[in-house]
Parts: sequence; C-alpha cells; structure tokens
Amino acid sequence: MRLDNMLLAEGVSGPEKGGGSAAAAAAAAASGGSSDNSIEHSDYRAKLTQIRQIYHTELEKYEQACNEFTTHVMNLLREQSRTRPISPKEIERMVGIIHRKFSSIQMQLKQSTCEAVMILRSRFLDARRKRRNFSKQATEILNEYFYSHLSNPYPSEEAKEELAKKCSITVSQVSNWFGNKRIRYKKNIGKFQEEANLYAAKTAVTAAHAVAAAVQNNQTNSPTTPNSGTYPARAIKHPEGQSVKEDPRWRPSEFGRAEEAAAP
DNA sequence: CTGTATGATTGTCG
DNA sequence: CGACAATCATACAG
Repeated sequence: MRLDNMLLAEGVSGPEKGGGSAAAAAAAAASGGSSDNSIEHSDYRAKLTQIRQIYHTELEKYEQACNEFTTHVMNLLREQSRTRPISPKEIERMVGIIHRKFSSIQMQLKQSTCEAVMILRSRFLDARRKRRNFSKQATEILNEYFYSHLSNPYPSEEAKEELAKKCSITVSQVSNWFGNKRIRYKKNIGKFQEEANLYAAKTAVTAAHAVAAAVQNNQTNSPTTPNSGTYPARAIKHPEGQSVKEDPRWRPSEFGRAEEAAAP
C-alpha cells in the first residue's frame, strides 16, 4: 500500500491534473525571459504523463481481464451446478482466488511504475545532472555585485534575496554562485582581472551617477546636465595593470571593509 | 571529440 | 547553519 501512496503523491494514480501546469506557467511568466527550469520541468511532466497513461491503460486492461475471467469461471461453475451441487461458498472462494491473483499482478504493475517514476525523478530532478547555465543577465547582475563588493563579497541574507529575485533564481543558487565565485576568484585572480576591470568600470559609471547627482544637488552647474537622465561621459580612470589589488584573503580580517560602503 | 566554464553536491570545520 | 575546498557532471566553445 506504500506503492499506492507513492503513486498518488507522484500524481500518477491521481485525477487528471491541470492545475500544476498552470502554476508552472505562472512561474515562467513571472520569471520573464528565462525559461530555464520551467522547460525541463515541463519535459519532466511530459514524461510523467506518459508513464501515467501507460499505467492507467495497463491497469484498465487488467481490470477488464479480471472481470472477463471471473465471469468465465462463473459460467463454468454454473454449468457444473447442473451435474453437482455447488455451494455459494465455493463460488465466493473462487472469485476471491481470482481477485487475489489479479491484484498481485496489479501490484507488480504498480511497482514497476513506481520504479519508472523514481528513475525519472533522479534523471530530471537532480539539478546536478541537468545543469543549466544562468542567463547572461543573471550572471551580469551577480558579477556586478561581486566586483562592487570585492573587498567583502559576502551578501547578507537580504541581499541574497534581492539578487535572487533580480536574477530569477533561488537564494541557494545565489549562495552557490558566490561560494563558487569566491573560491575560483581566489584560486586564480589573473584569470578574472579582465572581468574585474570590466565590472569595476561598469559600477563606476553608476557610482558616477550618484556623484553627479550629489554634486548637482550641492551647487555646481555643469553644462551638460540636468538631472539623472544623462550618462556622464566616461570620466573613469581605468588603471590597466592593477585595478584590483585588494588583498583577496577575505577570511579572517575585514580591514578593507569600511572605505567603500557604496550602497546607495 | 577535447578542454574549459560552471552550477551543484559532498565533506569538513568552526 | 554558513564558508570553504574538492569533486562531480554537464554546457559550451574550439
């Protein structure tokens, strides 16, 4: 009977489902551009539907065969009842035997269906097996945060949630990403120099926005500038050799911490 | 097909 | 529980 519960939980033996797909569609719509996990999820559900159909048709077949066989035996017994007395008890016993036989066959069917579902799950729901890269936009956002907090790339829980929302991934994925990024950055800083410079420049531009706004607020009237709408022409200096010489041993001390609390 | 990039998992430590 | 390190398994580019 555990099998029944399992199949029910997997939606194999339950009623036809339409709500699940609606929820998935809603999630996909909410996430916007990225159809990363929803595509494979729909693939998974398609396979599950297939399994369910097979299961149902087989089950029905067995049911029918059982009924046919039962009536057949009943007819035989009725035939015999003309030559010898047949007690209702005997009939009942026969029917019981037949039903037990068929139900054991059904059990086998359930078990193999169960196995199929398990295999399907391990194949499709193990994200490690079916890895998808994040969208370009998501890595953009994550990298932006990482390099603008390079001296202390440890987003708070709140920041992680924010990033997760912006990237339409989960908080765990954000944590994973930062874990991987930190270790890999530390392991080979040279390989990330280019990227670091790139994102440093990028965030410098946004920082320049803030500075420009502040300056304007103060008094200076720059010629080209009304409010926050205009892009300040690249006045960012970009040291080629060493843009990030921050000691990347984040671990024990946080001496490089206070100076850039740039979180507007 | 081969090498690298990358997201996720596992085990260890504090 | 979170960070780190090693590792796995796949994606993707050449």
